[in-house]
Amino acid sequence: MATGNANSTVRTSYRHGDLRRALIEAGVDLAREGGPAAVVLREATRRAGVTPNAAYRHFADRQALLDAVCSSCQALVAYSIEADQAQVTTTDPVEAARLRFRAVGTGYLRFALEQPGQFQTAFSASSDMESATSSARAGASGLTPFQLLSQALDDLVTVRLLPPERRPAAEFLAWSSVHGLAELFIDGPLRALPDAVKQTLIVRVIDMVEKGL
Amino acid sequence: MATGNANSTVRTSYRHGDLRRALIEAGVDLAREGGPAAVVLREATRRAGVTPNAAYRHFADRQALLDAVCSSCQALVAYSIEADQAQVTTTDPVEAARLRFRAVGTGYLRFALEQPGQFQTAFSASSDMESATSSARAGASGLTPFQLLSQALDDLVTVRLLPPERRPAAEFLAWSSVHGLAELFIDGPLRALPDAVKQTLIVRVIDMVEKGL
DNA sequence: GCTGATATGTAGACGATGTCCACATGTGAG
DNA sequence: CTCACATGTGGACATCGTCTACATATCAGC
Repeated sequence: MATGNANSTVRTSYRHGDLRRALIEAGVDLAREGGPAAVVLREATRRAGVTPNAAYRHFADRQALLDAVCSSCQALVAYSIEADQAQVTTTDPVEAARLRFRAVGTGYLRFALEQPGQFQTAFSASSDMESATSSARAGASGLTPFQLLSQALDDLVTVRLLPPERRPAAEFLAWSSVHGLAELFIDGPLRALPDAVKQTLIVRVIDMVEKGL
Repeated sequence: MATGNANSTVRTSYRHGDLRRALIEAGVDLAREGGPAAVVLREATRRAGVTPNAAYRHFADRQALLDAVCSSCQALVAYSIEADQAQVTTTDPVEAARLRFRAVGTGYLRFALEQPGQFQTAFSASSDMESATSSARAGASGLTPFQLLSQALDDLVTVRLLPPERRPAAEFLAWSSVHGLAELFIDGPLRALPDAVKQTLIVRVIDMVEKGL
């Protein structure tokens, strides 16, 4: 095997340098190609040009690696949301808050459709409320997808588009709808729908949330 | 090994009798105990008191077995919905339609909370629109969970609680919300919530759907 | 009732995976 | 310079899905 390395840099030293990061990156690639089930420890080490056991110096077991990959994938979701939010240019603060709220949904669902494997991986590992706010899962703004949604809802209250008494737990209602649609799209019965119809459904679901919240 | 059998009936003949059914039932048990990943072909054959390869006389591969188990689990979801719907006793047809619609959501989510493993398995295998209406996934009424939802929405239109122009694709909006909440409950950030809070969220999500549809 | 084709189950093997234990070798602190 | 520790290697094991033979039970047709 020696320095046999499939990837970018050929390892010159005995030490890898940053194996932990390399394994996570390989895992993210695997997730893109085949979802969480494809995040295989041995294959990740293979791509990092390293023996399977080397992974155990950085991760307790495969699940720990998958957790780290999951966090990285959630950060990608955050970036996708931020990208959609950045396109809001209205100067009207009320309309801006409304559109930035909707952008959470569209960014989330756009990512789910563009990178289904990574999307599934992002929410495959069982995460609790604590890890939903971990900084490892944040985007450029330092906020996780969940926190981006919370903030958008707070802003909705600020501009009086959402009555304060309906604010509590609103993130779970909104998240449920959007996340459920993503699941139906990815491996649910809506998988085969033409893209235009999917886009229509996205708009309608977000309409429903906005109206029903 | 001979007639070594862990389950109910000891196999007396060389032939098993109904191995296909036995494997599916073992698979459903495994799903209850550990979700789709726990539906392991070899373990299912072990529980059926049979050699691993015997399964290949009835299923093309593990995925085929998992698909069958998935169908059985979806039937369980249908039964759960029907159970909740059966509790609606109002004589007022309008209120009855409304409550039967809500019962789709409560029955669905009650099953998700009571049998998370089977619930996840029910929607793990990638199903398309065709399999969502397969009779193997139906409950006592002969309807799949998806069809029960569609019927409830049709009834909502009949009693004029839902304008006909908003009927198209409404099942996907409602399903998204309820299914998404189930996912957040089972291995999302809402996993650790006390049961009472979960019940409140269920009511609120269904409220949102009813209001926003 | 016999016989042979077919359905069903068995036996053994292979490659892949996660993971364990023992060992080797860089690297940095003293 | 040396030695402890961090990091990677090598080999092994159990389990899993699946393949290729092989064996036996059951039923159709004579």
